[in-house]
Amino acid sequence: MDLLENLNKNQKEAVLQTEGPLLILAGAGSGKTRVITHRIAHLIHDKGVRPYNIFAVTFTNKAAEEMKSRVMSIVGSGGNSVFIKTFHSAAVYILRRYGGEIGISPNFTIYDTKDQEALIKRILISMKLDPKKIKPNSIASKISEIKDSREFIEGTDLSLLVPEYFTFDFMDVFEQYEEELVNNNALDFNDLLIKTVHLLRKSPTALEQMQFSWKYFMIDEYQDTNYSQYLIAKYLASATKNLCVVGDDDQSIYSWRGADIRNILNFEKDYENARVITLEENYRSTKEILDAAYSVIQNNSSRKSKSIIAFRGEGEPVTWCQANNEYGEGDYVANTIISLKNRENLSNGDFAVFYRTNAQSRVFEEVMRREGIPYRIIGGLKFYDRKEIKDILAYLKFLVNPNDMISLFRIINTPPRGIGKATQDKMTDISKEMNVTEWKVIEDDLLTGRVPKGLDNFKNIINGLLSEMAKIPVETSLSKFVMEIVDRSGYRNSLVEEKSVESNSRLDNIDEFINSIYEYEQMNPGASPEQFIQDISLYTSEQNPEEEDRENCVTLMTIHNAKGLEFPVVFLTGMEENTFPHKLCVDFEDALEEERRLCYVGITRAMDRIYLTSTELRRSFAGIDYKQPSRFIAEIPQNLIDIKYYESTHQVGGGRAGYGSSSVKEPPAMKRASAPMGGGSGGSSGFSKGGSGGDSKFSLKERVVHPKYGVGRVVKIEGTGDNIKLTISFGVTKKVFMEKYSPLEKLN
DNA sequence: TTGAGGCTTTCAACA
DNA sequence: AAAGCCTCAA
Repeated sequence: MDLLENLNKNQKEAVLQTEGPLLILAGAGSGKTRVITHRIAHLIHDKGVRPYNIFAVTFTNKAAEEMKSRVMSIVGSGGNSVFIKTFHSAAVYILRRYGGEIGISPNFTIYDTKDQEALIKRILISMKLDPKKIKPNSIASKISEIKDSREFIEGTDLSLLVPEYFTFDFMDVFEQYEEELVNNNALDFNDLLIKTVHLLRKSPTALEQMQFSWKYFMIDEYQDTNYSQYLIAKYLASATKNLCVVGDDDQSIYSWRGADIRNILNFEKDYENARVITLEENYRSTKEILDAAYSVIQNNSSRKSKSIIAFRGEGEPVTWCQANNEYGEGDYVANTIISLKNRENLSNGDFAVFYRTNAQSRVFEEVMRREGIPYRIIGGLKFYDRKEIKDILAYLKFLVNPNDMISLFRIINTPPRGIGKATQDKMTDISKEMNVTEWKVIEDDLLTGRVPKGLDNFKNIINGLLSEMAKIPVETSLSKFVMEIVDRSGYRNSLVEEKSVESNSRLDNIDEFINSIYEYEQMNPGASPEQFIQDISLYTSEQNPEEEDRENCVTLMTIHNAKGLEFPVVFLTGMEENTFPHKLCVDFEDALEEERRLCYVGITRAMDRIYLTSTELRRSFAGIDYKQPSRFIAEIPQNLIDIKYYESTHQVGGGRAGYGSSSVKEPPAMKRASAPMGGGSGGSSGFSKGGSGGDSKFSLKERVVHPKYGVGRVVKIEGTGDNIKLTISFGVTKKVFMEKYSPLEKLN
């Protein structure tokens, strides 16, 4: 196989330039992933590099999975031993192995945002601060922001980073938070990276060992690296200098997570003799899609100007559909998917629906389910975020790391064992007084006064499970062990006794969870419970861990999650002011420019077709919001856009009953938008030949005349043969007719 | 100490 | 709309 086949000149160079520092500036769709994967394959096949000598990291699980599977499709199963992970999971891997060098034991717990907030809340209370006035989540994000900063990592003055409006002693809270993490043997997401930097600085031995195995480094999405990620790459590659970074400043969308654009801008300064290769030919998208994307991104002031060549030439116009509300938007998306599938050889896997915030996914899910379109959701409602799963995981986390008091307090009275707040508070006091962990207080019966019977019971459960856990993997297995947890803790029983719809579904979820552990076990033979929970803490699962084949599913995800992916047909939804751009961004130029880059990322995911959708009104928890089309729409030249209007009869604000009972909905109407930007190209409707009513003598949008109702317009055609149903819109009212019996005539 | 029921808050994006 | 928090009766 010739790996260089079908690569252009610059791509070839990038693949062949295996030694030394290399910056690949890769515009959207310029074959970046292709270059990375072929570069890996080239290293293995032509340069004789061992797969496990290659270290490649990206940002999201999604992108890492994608990269891995594409590498494997070129080099076969050998690709499996290439180290391809997200930055965070790479850090976990490193810390689990070498963390001992800086005093981190391998059974450390990862605190996610929720755990973090729970811990901060405890600290606030212990400091007599009111968690209602001082919000744990705002503290958490400030702490996170500081921990991402150069100042924190270099140990310089942090005082400038603390906002003036914090009227309490923030630094004190911060210090206690850091202390408690140590006491709990826990690391937050920032720590994973920071401690790795720390390790690489402090332990030449560990660094040497890592450099013994890794010789070639690839960092994807380099524009999104923060300071610690920048350092990790730098230190790891310091011996061989074989560091290849890939990025595009137009696609920088993680500044809110501490991404530092200087990393990519200064690459040539940081690395002597760095080579820079620019990929500017776009192979993914049609010219219309690229023109639209570029006309948007050009409104940003702070960007390197660059050229892009639309290799594929022209295709379909960009479609912008304005719907009356979010249900109309959902219907429009579903109907367009159905009609495109009828018209062309497309499968569900070719479609993706993007939105700015996860909350927008609900309506799309509902519509997909109603229309019988299989879908999968990436990110968002995490399976592992469900209460019952978190509870069971907390047991596991605590058993693995008995210092983890956040997990301990989650499970100590779940299910209820009569260990209430009073007892728990006493435990905390004693543990502070005697400077021992809360578990030690239980284990050694250090509680004085009245001790609830349940506490002894809890102790026995935990001790029993601890000795059971020691039998993994020989006498028992991880999945069996988790089953033991569910049973012995009484968790299963309490759900079984509850006998409600909800408790049944929780039981199902637990079974599904155990199933997924079983699969994990098969994939990772000999994996320890420690490893499992650390892996799982970083993995934002799809709704069902074992999802149907992706070919068969429409993909729903946030735009952030879409980065690095591509789809033949993309719906970029919620194109409204204050939705996208998000309302928290519209007043800040920097934030707005990042939104615009996000928009650029969204549009450039599309290969053949892009549909931008917006609503006239949308319901939020606050009430009904009337929406203006996103400014990004107006930034696209009119001549590129085909404008549509779509109306659903679902009335927003009609109360609960109006929702969900969508099977009885009236057929939606479709009409030309009275667009603020004037007419589109008058191109074909998304539904023109679509639907199963292909053999009707009428076509969609055609004007017809009815003896009683007058002139109307065909807005929907359903059924076949003698069963063709036509929906005709007569101004404000709509009527459904059987074509065979109706007196409808063409108007001409 | 528990759990039902009422009240309040919450949805920005990812690891 | 849903989850989390709080109060209060048992």
